[in-house]
Amino acid sequence: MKLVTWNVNSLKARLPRLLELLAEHRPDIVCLQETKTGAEAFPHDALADAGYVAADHSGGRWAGVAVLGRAEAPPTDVAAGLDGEAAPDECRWVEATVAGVRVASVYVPNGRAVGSPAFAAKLAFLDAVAARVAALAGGPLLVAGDVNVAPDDRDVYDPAAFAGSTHVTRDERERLAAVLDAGLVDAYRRLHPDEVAFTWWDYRAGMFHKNLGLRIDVILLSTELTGRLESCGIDRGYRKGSKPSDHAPLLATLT
DNA sequence: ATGACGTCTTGTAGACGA
Repeated sequence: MKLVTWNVNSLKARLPRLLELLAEHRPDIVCLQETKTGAEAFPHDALADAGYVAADHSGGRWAGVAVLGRAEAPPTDVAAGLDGEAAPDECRWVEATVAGVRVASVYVPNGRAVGSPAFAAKLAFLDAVAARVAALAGGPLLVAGDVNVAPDDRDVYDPAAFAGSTHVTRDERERLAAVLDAGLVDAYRRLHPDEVAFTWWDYRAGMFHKNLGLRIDVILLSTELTGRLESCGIDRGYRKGSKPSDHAPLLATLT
């Protein structure tokens, strides 16, 4: 079974690259973030032509998440939103069952400046994620997406320069750790304990070509699924070429 | 190097992203 998570930074702008990814990898489960589309404009037809069915939670201009399954194993039991969310209209969490796995696609708020109201909202959102994961614990669970937190200094291109800034603070890391403590494993880290690898690079200043980025996109697996984990990697090819997202897709395979 | 990019909008400049 193949899993993909990708912050596409606009599904409209990225549709050709997404179709390219679906054709190349033929994943069984896809989690998308920052679809930036209204529900009425979600490209269900183009995805159907590619053999996929989407459960989307679409809010228009900002954010937006979706879970995709293949036409022969489409998402079922769709649930949009998260109990305890301060701003449910932001469309940052959607769940569905695909091929027997409960799947959640998540886009954690950016948080803007440390100490700002948006930062407090980010911490509260992470608390709500941890509570939901605890409620779902016990079954096969996949939570994947853009958590907007670099879990560790290994996940930051210049930890000294980032010290104290958003995405790396103790407050954010403790809350992400609490999500994992609720019953999930960071698939990339499990298989690559010492690797420095990134999933996001700023569009500006040639950051990608200098490989100066952050690892802020994750595939989190319940215990049972972790036992089936075969591989996990970042497909940097989708950060190159024509109209790339600023995030690269993260892929995993399970037995 | 002060900025550097890309996406969206009852748009054409400003907000947002991380």
